[in-house]
Amino acid sequence: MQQKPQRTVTPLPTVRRFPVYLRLLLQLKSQGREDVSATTIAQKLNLEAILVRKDLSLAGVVGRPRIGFEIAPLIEKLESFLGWSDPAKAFLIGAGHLGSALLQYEPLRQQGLDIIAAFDRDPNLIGETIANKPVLAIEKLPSLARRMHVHTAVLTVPASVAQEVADLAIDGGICGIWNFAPTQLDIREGVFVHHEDLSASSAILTVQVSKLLHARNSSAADSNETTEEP
Amino acid sequence: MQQKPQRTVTPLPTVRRFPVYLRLLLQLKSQGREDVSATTIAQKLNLEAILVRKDLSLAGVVGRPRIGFEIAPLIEKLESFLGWSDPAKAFLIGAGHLGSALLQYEPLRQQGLDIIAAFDRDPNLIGETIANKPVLAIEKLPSLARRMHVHTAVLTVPASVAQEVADLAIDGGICGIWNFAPTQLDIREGVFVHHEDLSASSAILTVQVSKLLHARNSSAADSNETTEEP
DNA sequence: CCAATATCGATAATTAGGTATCGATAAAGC
DNA sequence: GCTTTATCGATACCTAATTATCGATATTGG
Repeated sequence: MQQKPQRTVTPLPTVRRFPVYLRLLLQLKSQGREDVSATTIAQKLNLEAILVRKDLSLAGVVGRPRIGFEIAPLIEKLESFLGWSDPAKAFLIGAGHLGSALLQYEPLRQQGLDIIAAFDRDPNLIGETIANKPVLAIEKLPSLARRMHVHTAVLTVPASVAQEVADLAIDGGICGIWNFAPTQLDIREGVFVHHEDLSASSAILTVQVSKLLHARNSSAADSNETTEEP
Repeated sequence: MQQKPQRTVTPLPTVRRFPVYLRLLLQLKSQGREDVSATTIAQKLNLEAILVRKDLSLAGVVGRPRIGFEIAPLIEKLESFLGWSDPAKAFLIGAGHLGSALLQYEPLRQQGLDIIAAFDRDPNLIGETIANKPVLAIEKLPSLARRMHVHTAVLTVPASVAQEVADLAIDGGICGIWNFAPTQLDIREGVFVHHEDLSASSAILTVQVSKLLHARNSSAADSNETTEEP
């Protein structure tokens, strides 16, 4: 075990919550509010106030007692922490259904990820543009990635080719992969993979739903709240 | 004060890993293997062996020393735990780019979620079918959900209408919402929301990538990994 | 058949993340 | 101007999750 990015001063769960705070803050700002307390944020987001306070302190902002935090600087602080003020350029690989949906999903650019081109191996797609972004031949990826200093790739290819394509991207110097393919990638040191695991999500969903249904069925007994549906 | 499903005997991180195990196990099985050790699983998935063993024991399987676990029963156990052998019926709301991508994403059914219909309010879409699934008028959702005993909804609508549509779904008895809309939902007790937060994912990705790049710059002289160290 | 060994599984220790407590502070109201 | 009150922020505490330890066990190889 050599240098693993151990410098995570900020816990990942906190990083995950930052965009949630940001969304809320932007909304509040657009409503004309100028400051907000951790308590209020917590209420709106179903979190504990103390957790919000701790997170915000990790972002390096200070609040004022009785008032809370100034929204504008807070937004700025969070955006710069996340690097959203200067979105990272990214390539998308696999311009299928999911891929083109992501290409057309504008908010991503405001959220730190600027997909500037797509790659595919389907000759019918190559040369087209989707959401004003060109679809290029997959073979061109490594050289282009180097030339344009792109270090992030979004992988929306079938599982069967995911590994091969990921290797190609890494050859081009890609060191961050957002993997939507339902497969485990075998990756070497120095490359980070975030697996967007729909199956894990659906697992959580179904497990929780069946728990809720079970509770609902065996309910009436220990329903701790006023029941709504007869 | 919030929804805290404390009856979770199985930790959620474990539940999240189950599908990952399952994917690997299916792959191994297709290669003709009959058993596998926790050690091997851990290696392939970049996890600690002991963690795998603990997870599997929570799934209720027993292994044999020196051999490991029989793959077939393990698959069965995990699938039944996750409810994947009997997929939950679900409605999808919002047949836009992302929505139709999900409708066409076949693996979901094997992963416990069977989307049987879509809903939208666009008259041009209503009446069409996407991936053999009908697109219906959103107004029909509540009554249909009740009649067909659908308790799960996939939300792929713009943020601006997400709350309103979620309320409608809940009126229909929906108690599990997979929310792809980039907004916080205000939900009452007894309803579970899993927020598929692309912005949180992209946050993690960009933060990790910039960390990697920073490490890369401050360490190596030049870019290429093809240069062999003496 | 016996020794060597890889693995399991129970218990214990550790770590990370989240929560509670409480004094300090500054705005609002009297 | 003084009291009240909501909130911050530092410290301490707690819980959940992961990792370590170690004896037990069964298969493999000699």
